[in-house]
Amino acid sequence: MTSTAPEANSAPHRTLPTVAPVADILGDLEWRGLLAQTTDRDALAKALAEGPITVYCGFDPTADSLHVGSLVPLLALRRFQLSGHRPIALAGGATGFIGDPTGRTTDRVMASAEEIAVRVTQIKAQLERFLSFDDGPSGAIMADNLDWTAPMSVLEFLRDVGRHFPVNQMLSRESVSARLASGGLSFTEFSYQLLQSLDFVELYRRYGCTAQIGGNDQWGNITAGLDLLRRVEQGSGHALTFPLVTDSSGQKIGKSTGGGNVWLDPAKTSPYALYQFALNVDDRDVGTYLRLLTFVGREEVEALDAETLDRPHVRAAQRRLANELVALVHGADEVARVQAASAALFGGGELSALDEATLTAALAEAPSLTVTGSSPFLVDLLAEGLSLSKSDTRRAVKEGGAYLNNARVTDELAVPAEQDWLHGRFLVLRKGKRSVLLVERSG
RNA sequence: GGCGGGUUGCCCGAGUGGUCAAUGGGAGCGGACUGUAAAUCCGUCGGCUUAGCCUACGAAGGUUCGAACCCUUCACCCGCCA
Repeated sequence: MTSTAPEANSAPHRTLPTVAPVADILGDLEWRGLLAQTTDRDALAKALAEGPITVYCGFDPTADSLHVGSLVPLLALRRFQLSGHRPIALAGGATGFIGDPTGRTTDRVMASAEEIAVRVTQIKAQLERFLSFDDGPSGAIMADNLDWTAPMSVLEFLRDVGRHFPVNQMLSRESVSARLASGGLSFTEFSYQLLQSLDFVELYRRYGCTAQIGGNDQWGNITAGLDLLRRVEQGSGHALTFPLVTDSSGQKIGKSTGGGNVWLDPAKTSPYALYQFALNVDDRDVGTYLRLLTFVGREEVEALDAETLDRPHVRAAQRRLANELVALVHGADEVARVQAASAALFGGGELSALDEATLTAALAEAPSLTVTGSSPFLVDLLAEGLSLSKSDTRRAVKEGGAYLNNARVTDELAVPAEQDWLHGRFLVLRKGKRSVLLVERSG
């Protein structure tokens, strides 16, 4: 059994949201806009009402961290757990090795076995933070499909799994036909659905898992699993998918303005950056985000929706979203720090009014840079601190988008003057409206 | 294995010997307007020690005063035929 040692979870528990269980889980999911398709909704509702069921969702290690979009299925697992069911978080050590062709136009670049193993470890650690691994009937289970896939021989696989898959059905699946239409796919990727189906059967055998959830693009893979379950175990189960949500600009959920992913790993996306991301969510999307990415209840979300319509400039919904997300991902302690830093740097007022303690605290949250010795060019500080090219920062100055302590800098060769150093050691540099850089001078 | 088509900047996609750091669209970035929102308009959009230089049009060679464009080889993709 591959469940996780309970002592490893004491810290993660701290950040678990303490929200009241939802009586009608399906109704709640539906209201949140989380129901795209289910196999047999009535049967599922009945199973859920009759007692705890076991639900799984797979997470492939396509990167070394989960991102904000991954929270949709992950929190859904937690929602099931909160209403008394047992969640299984499956890390795709095997499936990630192969690469899901769904939604792809070309073969994935395959990562090495070592790379995948590292990613799986990191992703597992993130998954653990969102579920409760207690001993009760709804205690979560962590699994890795490499555990049952790696020991299996090719012959076993073909004989015990492959035998049950009619190729004509496999070909008709959306993920496959889309690829056939646009240049084809390799046998390896074609086989992906067999691996995922095997997972479902294996989790059924090991833990009595009878439901799989996932994005709507997983529908084909999930129902393939149900078919296999029926054939080899005469078992029946449920499939439940979420709509694939895109924001108002057509991007997948959780892409930052810059187009990059917003990661859960604080080393890749700092709590401050996550907070800023949420604060900047478009009015049209914020309601959706609150529903999908938080546990905020119906009444409050709807009140916030109304608030966004009435007094959009207050951005109450964005603030709530930002607080919830940071608390959920990085812990409640982090929220206050990030809020203080954001308030200081976006206060808009006179920066020299900021006290030293606030600036020192902000240093740890916002992008910052420490310099020693002589006064460097502002463009160089910006370039280094915000990881931009020098051309970029020169351009920013030329375009009037560079600021020192909230005052526009117009000279490419500008160097901070002695009186610019707040409290003798801080500079607040900014490129555009949102990219703030705190510079500290030491020595 | 044979024949044909293809591989261009973050993405899509023009260009077929010099005027190409490369048309156009999207994304991104900056400004104006705002609410750290959207829409709109304007500007910008490889890098650098920035009147210039360096790197770049799948990879490596070659022809030429000069190549993204011509030739050769290689890799990968697509189609047709075996």
